[in-house]
Amino acid sequence: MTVALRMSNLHVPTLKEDPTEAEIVSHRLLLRAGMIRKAAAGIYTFLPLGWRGVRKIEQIVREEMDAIGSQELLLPFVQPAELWQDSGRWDAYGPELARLTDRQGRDFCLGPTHEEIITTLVRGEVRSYRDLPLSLYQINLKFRDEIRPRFGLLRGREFIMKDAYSFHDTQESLQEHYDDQARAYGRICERLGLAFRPVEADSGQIGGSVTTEFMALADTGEAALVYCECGWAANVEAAGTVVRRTPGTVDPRAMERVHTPEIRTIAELATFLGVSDHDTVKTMAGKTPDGALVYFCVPGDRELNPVKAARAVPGVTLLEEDDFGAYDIPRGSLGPVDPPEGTLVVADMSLRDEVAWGIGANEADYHLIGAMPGRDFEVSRWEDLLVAEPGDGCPVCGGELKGARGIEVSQVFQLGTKYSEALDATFTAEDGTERPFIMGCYGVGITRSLAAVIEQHHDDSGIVWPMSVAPVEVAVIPLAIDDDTVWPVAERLWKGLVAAGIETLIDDRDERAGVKFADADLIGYPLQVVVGKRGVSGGVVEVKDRATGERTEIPIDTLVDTLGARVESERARYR
RNA sequence: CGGGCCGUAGCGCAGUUUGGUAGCGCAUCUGCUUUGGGAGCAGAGGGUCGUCGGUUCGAAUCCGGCCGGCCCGACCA
Repeated sequence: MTVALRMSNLHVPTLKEDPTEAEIVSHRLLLRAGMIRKAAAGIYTFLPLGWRGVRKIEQIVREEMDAIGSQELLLPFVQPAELWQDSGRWDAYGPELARLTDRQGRDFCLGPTHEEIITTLVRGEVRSYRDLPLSLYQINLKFRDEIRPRFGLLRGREFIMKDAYSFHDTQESLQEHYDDQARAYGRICERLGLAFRPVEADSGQIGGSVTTEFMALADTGEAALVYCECGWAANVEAAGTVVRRTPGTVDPRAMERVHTPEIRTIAELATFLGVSDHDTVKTMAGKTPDGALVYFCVPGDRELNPVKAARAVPGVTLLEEDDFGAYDIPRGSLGPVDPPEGTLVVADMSLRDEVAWGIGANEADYHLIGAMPGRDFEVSRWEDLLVAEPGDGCPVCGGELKGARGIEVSQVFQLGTKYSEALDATFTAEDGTERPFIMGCYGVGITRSLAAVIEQHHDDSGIVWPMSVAPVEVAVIPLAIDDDTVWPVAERLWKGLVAAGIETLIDDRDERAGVKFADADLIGYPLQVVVGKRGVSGGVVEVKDRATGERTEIPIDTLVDTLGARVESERARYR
């Protein structure tokens, strides 16, 4: 049943002025267009129009999940602590996991993700390989007690997510469904009207090895990515990305000790020595879980990727401010020559061809220049340690990488047996052996996607919804509601459009034309039908296309048919 | 958790330096006028000045504790 909406009955509190708390465009417009209101930091109420948008996205995601044979269910939002203790994540997740205690004193948490609960469910219900593969999904609230919520819906604490989990008896079966999910995610982005890029990523807290993120491209996006003409792309922090870099100094020289008073940063050092950052080497100190020092050497103009560091030396964390005193090492003058006894020196592979390093002397106010690996010091291990950057070489074709920013709207993971083993979820295989399920998980940030759509589709006046996500497809705007030539025409067109299966709103408020136009543009109905005295007397109404701003006069008699066809063709673009 | 800053009407803000009857714009309500791009005039309502305590004859204003929020960082989807 298509809805017939009256603006006078809708709770859409639009704001003329920008709320100060909103830094980015999607947050600002969602507030101004009366779609969301903040309840607490990172926690939002969805008002009627905003909720309609959310449901549009949910529906698209549902259709794509159903199409690949995943089945919808609903998992609990409040989850017992025991499951999380069994998987080890009760402790590992940290303060981001919101915990609570019930009146009996039992511990629970608010679900930040649902691997534990679904694995436990399937463990109890699925015994045989004959029942596999199995793919289940839900659309549910999630809660992650973010350190710093910001950017409205892009980085909330409470948010809506579609998450799917799949169970398999073989890696091949997992790969097949993973590919299906990834293809579905591409279609979801397309149907949401998002310019996007799938990128190689890191699996973070969720775990697993094979993973792809789907990035909606936006300058305001929190993630930086690199991509190549050949189609390869990655999150710059992805651990699997081995980039190629142009080496610095390749001519050997004698090592020399230089007095460098008050020099603490690479920028200061390079200026002092009269060279570029590129020709210096930065040493970052870390410690292993048992307290051993690790020195990571990277080119002076590059960032150490902590994910790669932790992969190269399992469990390593970079030193905090206070640690430097504890280890008695001079911050700002670290280097691989004569480090403290027992220090593991790990250097980035791209430094292998550099033979004259400008580095710290492990003594405050002194640096070394011309230090040569193998002659003046030894590197214990050469590893890939860098955050990727535009200009690096593509790992696939060698071409030059370009940079972009993106909003991560969805991610697919191959989990393997991490959770099924931890939670002892097994099935009986064809050969009679008990084996842990091989799992995958697949998430789409629903509310985040709503914000991402707005980041990509807006102008100075407001939101420019793609037809597929628009909370309302068409608005009929009578410029005089008490005029007995204008109002009857507007009402007739409104009812006719609704009867034709188009979601149509009539702005029946007793407001001035300017107010209605401004609200219509702000809210962003894809098509607006303006019914005014002038046009009606000539037998026409005006149709405004929100995206192009183009206005067309259309005879009243044919409006429903003409507009119906336009709506249908717009809908078809996103199917 | 570190650094910067802010809590005054539904929203955006002034007033705090120098203590002395709580203000402005928008929004809301009433009336008249206006009516194709956020109207005009006249009038009205709306405040424990985040909160608790201290100083003082007197506190939005000075001092302290607490709570909440924003921005930058570390972290993260």
